[in-house]
Amino acid sequence: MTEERRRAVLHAIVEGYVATHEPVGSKALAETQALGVSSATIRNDMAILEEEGLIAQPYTSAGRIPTDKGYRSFVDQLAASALSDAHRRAIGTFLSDAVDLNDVVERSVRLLSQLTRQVAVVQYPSLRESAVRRVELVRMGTEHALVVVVSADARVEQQSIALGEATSDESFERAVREINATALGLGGARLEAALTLWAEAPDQVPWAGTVADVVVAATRGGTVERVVFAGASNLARAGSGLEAATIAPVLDALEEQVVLLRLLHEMADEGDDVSVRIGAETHHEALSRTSIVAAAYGRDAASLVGALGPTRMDYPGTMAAVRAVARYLSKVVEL
Amino acid sequence: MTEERRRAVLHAIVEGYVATHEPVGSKALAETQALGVSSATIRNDMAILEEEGLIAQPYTSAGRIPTDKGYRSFVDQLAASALSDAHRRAIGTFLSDAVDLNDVVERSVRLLSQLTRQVAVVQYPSLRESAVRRVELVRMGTEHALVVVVSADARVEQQSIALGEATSDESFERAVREINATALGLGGARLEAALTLWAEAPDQVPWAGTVADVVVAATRGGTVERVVFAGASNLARAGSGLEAATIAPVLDALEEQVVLLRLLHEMADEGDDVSVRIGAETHHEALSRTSIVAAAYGRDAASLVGALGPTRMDYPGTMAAVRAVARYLSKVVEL
DNA sequence: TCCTGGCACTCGGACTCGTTGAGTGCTAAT
DNA sequence: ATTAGCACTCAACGAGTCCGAGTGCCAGGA
Repeated sequence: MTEERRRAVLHAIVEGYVATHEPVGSKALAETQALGVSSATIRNDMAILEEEGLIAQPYTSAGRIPTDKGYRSFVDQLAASALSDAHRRAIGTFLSDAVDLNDVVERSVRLLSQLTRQVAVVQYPSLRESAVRRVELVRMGTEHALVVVVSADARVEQQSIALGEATSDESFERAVREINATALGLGGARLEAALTLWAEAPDQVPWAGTVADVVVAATRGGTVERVVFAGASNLARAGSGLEAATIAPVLDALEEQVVLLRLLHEMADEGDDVSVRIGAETHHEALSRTSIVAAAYGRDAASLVGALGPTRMDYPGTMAAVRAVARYLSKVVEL
Repeated sequence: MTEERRRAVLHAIVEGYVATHEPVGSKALAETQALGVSSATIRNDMAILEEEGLIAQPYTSAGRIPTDKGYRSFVDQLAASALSDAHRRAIGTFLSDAVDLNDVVERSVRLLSQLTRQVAVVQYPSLRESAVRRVELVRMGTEHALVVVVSADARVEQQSIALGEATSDESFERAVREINATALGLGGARLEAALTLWAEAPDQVPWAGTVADVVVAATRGGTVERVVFAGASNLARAGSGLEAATIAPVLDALEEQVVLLRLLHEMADEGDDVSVRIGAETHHEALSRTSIVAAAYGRDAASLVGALGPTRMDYPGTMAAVRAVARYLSKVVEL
């Protein structure tokens, strides 16, 4: 079937180009690949693939390189491939002795960047909304106090607030008692309502509103989103295929966080096992020469882990590694 | 004086090369700089400077560029220059509304990378030993509790502990009262002694020792050292003068932390206002093409803030910016 | 003793130009 | 539908040439 062979030709071109970073020609394909046809036939196929916008020539009469669309087609037809045993073992040993969430994330991102030889990104698990277990107010000097909120899922958040005018010890104590009585066990909208009511009570301390805000903010889920990355050097390493001028904007985007977060969110919505954005599909000028492979982890699938590299990357390998790390992370995080 | 003019020639070469990234020749110097001598004289001076190892030619009969030693001489003779007003104002507005330590560090590193157009690094302030302001125990289920320690410098540390066998509410409450009475205002060895005594009291709850350990650990100073960086893209940006191959190892070193930390420690020991390492002086292959300008901040001068860039960097400007940010950080951190 | 003008020399960068070879598109034959 | 053949294109490469910025050195002047 001719249609099928064309796919094979595309695959061969993608793999060849990824391996060598050089345009691949019809003759080379005819020789190295066992397609059973001559170079002339391959040339014809190539002409068609080019018409379809899947491959392109850097200049007249050079070999062909895949376009973003070509990579896309390649990726879409990719069967889930397994990670090598060695890698699988690496994940186990590397992540097994992590002590806390920070450590898990830190190790994961390092590991993934090594497995893929790309820049790895891990979005911190977005915290779920929780209820108040305890609110503490600790005076720090006469004009400041520290609000410490312990939520039901054992998270502790603190923030320093200004008391404004001097507050007597009695009203301070009273405020602490009251806020605990009011907020205990509540979360979300009910917490907010109860605290608003409390803060607006007559004869209330002037900083009640501030405290209420802090408590609400502390129990609200995933407000601070953060993504950490590792392996930035892989972008610059020889053979990445990106020139210095291309790298700077990518590094900026990584540090920006917000750009990356939006992109990851979009990808999470796709709901695939592993989702891939190729080149211009990222919708970001800075990332137009890079691709990103991401997978959700955790129960509610709101957090992502991924790898970012040049469009000319090893998609099957990267996808396998990302998938494996995401699975592992899910296990660890869902405890 | 001829000696003095030679210095001027060196300065002019450094400044010229920093500005243009191109070797500077005797003729150009004679014309642009008001040295009052001819190009031939400058050539003679250059020959001497080259003998002294302060400048070099990339190839026979090209202009001269400064060597590491040349930069060093230039830097050593640099008078402390002031930061521009605009920059000074930027520091104020940028850092003034930071809410906590994390925020301060985060903002500082961003700011410094923008001011210097280099990679900025900030070492987290190594925390001083502090006294206990408040200890809270929050029950999480029947068998676990959360120990929350608020120290005098407004730090909050928490850790979850297992209670072992069931503890009655009364003894739980009593433990909280006792530990606060015992520990309040103490730190260091005295705190440790007092808590040990308390934990070993007859009729004490079985987990008293665990709590004591947590409280002591929470008030002990700086065990984890960390350095954050920002502006990595400045390395890759056009005009940095570093090629892709040079950048990758630098990025690795930045992510390594340990390499950077050791270097910063060494620099802290020099005790200067602002200390500078140029090229090979960093004693790290990866950083041999870069310089780092660092200044200590905070009371005990154990934490550093710095900027890292190509050896061919604007030393006066960078030093001024680093100095200014360090001063500002000192003010904020020493509250 | 220090500076200067002059001069021969060097050598990378830029330019041209022909060669090479990988790669293409097209066409006619199978 | 495939293939062999052929004319064509064009980047890469190397050799040759020129240019000019920049040098080192020397002899003469302040």
